[in-house]
Amino acid sequence: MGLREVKRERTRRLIADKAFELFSDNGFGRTTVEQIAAAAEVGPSTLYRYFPTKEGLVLEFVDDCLADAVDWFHQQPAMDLPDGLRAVIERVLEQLERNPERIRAVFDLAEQTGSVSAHLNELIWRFRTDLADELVRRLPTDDPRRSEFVAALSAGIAMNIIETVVRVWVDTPDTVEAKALARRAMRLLSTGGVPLPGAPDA
Amino acid sequence: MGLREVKRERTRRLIADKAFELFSDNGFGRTTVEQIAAAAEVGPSTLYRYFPTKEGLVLEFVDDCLADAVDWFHQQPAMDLPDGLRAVIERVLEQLERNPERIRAVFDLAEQTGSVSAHLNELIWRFRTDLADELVRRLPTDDPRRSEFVAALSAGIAMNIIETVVRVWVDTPDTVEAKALARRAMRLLSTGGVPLPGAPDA
DNA sequence: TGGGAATTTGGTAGTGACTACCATATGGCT
DNA sequence: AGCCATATGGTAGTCACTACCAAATTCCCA
Repeated sequence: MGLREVKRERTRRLIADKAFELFSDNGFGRTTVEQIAAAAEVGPSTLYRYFPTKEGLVLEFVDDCLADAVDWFHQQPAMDLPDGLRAVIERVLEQLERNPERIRAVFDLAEQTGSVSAHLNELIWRFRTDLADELVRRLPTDDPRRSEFVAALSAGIAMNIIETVVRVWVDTPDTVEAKALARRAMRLLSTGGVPLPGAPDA
Repeated sequence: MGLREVKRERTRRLIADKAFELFSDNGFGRTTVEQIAAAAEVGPSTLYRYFPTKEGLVLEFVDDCLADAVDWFHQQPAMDLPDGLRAVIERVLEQLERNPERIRAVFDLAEQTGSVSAHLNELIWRFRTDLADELVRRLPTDDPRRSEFVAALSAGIAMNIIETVVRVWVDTPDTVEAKALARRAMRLLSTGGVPLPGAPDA
């Protein structure tokens, strides 16, 4: 790896770190990109070459975690769907748990700022569709409509567990661990502890 | 109701309709709020008094549908959770089905434009939390942590069904009806047609 | 090692969403 | 008619973000 890429990574990190610093000091809305650029000692146009939007500064880590999990799942060997879902869920949580303070900071910012929350939800939604695409490959192809439907619902369930667990986890003074919570959620679902909506005639 | 409120509603509708017209003609990104204001024959500052953001113009109807459903559910008599979830799901779909073309237009715009998609996801997420708040009231209070957890997961499942059904529905040349799809989804979930993630030791 | 090619950078100028504010106009009521 | 509350339009400004260009930096190979 050349000097170029090293420098690139360094400035990238520097910008993101300075951004988090300023956001937590002054709030997202009261921090301008010019201030961030100045703090990282780069020009604003350089900042925009690294991050597409102001919100992107905040969400890069989450994005990386989710992208990694999809990638990882993509190259996992075949396994049946329940195990697959569990594996993806745990993979995402492992990735997120690599950096608990950052995750907490991200969710704090999302709670305070509408546009961050919106972008975060957008990210989550993209993960859901990516995961659904991955799941559909592991389902029978005889009835594609049905398989797509099942994949979408399954991806939604996985995402639901992840999101719920993470939100509880970030609100909890860090004694709980995310994977244990996730297992509790899975158990609640599979034993009827969480009631599923009743179909009227089935 | 006085003349004032009538006029208010009329201009509100006028603005939103003109906005949709321009969006579908020229695209969301290539339409400015000034153009919309001009088309509706109001000043830009008036437009912003009616709608908080450009995206709000697009999403008002969805927002109303979801808010109505939460409201409606709030004043429903007690019922057990599976029935409650089914009822909310069907209520939302009924509301959305009142105006299929608009829903289709909204999802088309969301697909093309990131910021619209983000705001839509934000809306959906708010509905999810509102619904969870409502559900927790109907759960036992002896273990509040557990009840909140169950409520969050349940709301997520309901939202998941709604979202999946609507996305299939808007992509389908309108022969299918949404509630039938939703019932299919419920049946798939309650009969194991959709595999739940397997808890490792339960 | 020197020099041209490719890439990265900072700066400028501009667009457009959105806000704060004020003067004017309009409907509601006595 | 005339007063009060509210609705409106306009102005001026901030800030995120884009397109573009000229200068600096890194890379690579003769």
